[in-house]
Amino acid sequence: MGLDKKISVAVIKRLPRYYRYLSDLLKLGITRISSKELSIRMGITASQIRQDLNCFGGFGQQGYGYNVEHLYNEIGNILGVNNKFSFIIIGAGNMGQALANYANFEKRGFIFTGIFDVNPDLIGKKINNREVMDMSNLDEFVKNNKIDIAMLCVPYDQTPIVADKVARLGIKGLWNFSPMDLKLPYDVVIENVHLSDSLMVLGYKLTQKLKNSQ
Amino acid sequence: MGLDKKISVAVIKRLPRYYRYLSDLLKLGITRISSKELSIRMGITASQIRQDLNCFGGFGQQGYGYNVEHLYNEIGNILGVNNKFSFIIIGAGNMGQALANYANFEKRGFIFTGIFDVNPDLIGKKINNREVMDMSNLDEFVKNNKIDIAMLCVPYDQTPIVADKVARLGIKGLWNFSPMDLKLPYDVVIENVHLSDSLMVLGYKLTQKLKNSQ
DNA sequence: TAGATTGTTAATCGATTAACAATC
DNA sequence: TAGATTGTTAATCGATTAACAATC
Repeated sequence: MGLDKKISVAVIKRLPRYYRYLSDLLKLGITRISSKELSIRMGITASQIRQDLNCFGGFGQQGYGYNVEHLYNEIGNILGVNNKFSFIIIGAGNMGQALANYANFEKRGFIFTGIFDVNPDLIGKKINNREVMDMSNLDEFVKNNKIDIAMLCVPYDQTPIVADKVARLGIKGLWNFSPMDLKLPYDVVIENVHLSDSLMVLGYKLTQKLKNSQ
Repeated sequence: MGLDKKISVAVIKRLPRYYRYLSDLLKLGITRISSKELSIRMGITASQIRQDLNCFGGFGQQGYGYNVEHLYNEIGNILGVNNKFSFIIIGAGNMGQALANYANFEKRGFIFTGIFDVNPDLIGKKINNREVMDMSNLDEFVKNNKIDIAMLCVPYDQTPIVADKVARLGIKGLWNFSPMDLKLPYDVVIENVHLSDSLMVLGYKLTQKLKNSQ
């Protein structure tokens, strides 16, 4: 219980990427791969791959490499794709609708369970086979259904209010799309998607590029 | 011309976050701030803030700290918010529409210039004051307008094809929303938003949380 | 068996933090 | 001036890479 050696967030963040590459290899019908070969495909060092994987266990075999399907399944287990985490979306605007329709999440074990809004024009609208519910029904819905994750796609000023509400209802995972760092006094896991931050990094790199080509 | 000492990507990625916090301070009417005070608000060390800022210049004053407005403007300049980069969106599905309507980008100096799709049901539809254009008009449009950035919101299998097309047209910045690492043989800046990677990291953390609370 | 490739320890590199002289 | 706080150098920490014995 919590005594495992601490695994750095840098390693964790690479896991989904390994998972994607292994999925591609599977689709290509490739059954085994060495850290060397994978390192070339991914553009990282073989050493890093072996170090990363050995944080979780010895999945390979000397002289052979890694069995693609086995490694794929193991990383899936580490990431919890079999946990079937259920999620609701708060805010049924374009972003909320986009997430509701994103089939990839289902494939990775995240189950779309409900979507909420305050806008009467949206309430009742069917999105990916589910009707948008009124926010006033959120409490009851969460009490009657096991909900693991809430995706927050509400306007900026509503975000802290909704985040607080959702955390009080006992939801343990928050996926935040507002350009704001959520801090909650609850035992909640928060993952931020700061789109404008990412775009500004692109802007910075473009600016550098322009400078250097002059 | 490219002779500046290399600034690490870790520093760059923190700049938009500084920019956000300084914007908040401005709105609160706070005119000066010390690295100490800012470090408390942001949950990082004062030392890191001073190191980061000094990659770009001495923006502070001993005994006083930093002038909020000045620092805000300086970081804005570094990030290139005054470059007024124009962008087009390829793919007018929910994600494309969400990005087209995201006012935050405009505020940060990114100008919404056009949106394209192949779906006849979407072509002609007005999104944030612009009609969705037919993909077959992309070449002409890009030739007649200075376009800096293309945001790719197309289906998985279309992504590499569209990315290649866009790069050939001379667009220098790509913002990719597909769960795929783009590699292009052109001199193009690519920034990825891998939503399912981010969600899987949340899934991992939730899984750990469940384990540790048992 | 010989060759290949892992798992793992040691070395290196880079990023973060601490310390403090400079100075507003 | 005295106190505060920067800019910057030095120390520490952690992450990446290299090396190689173990072994399939």
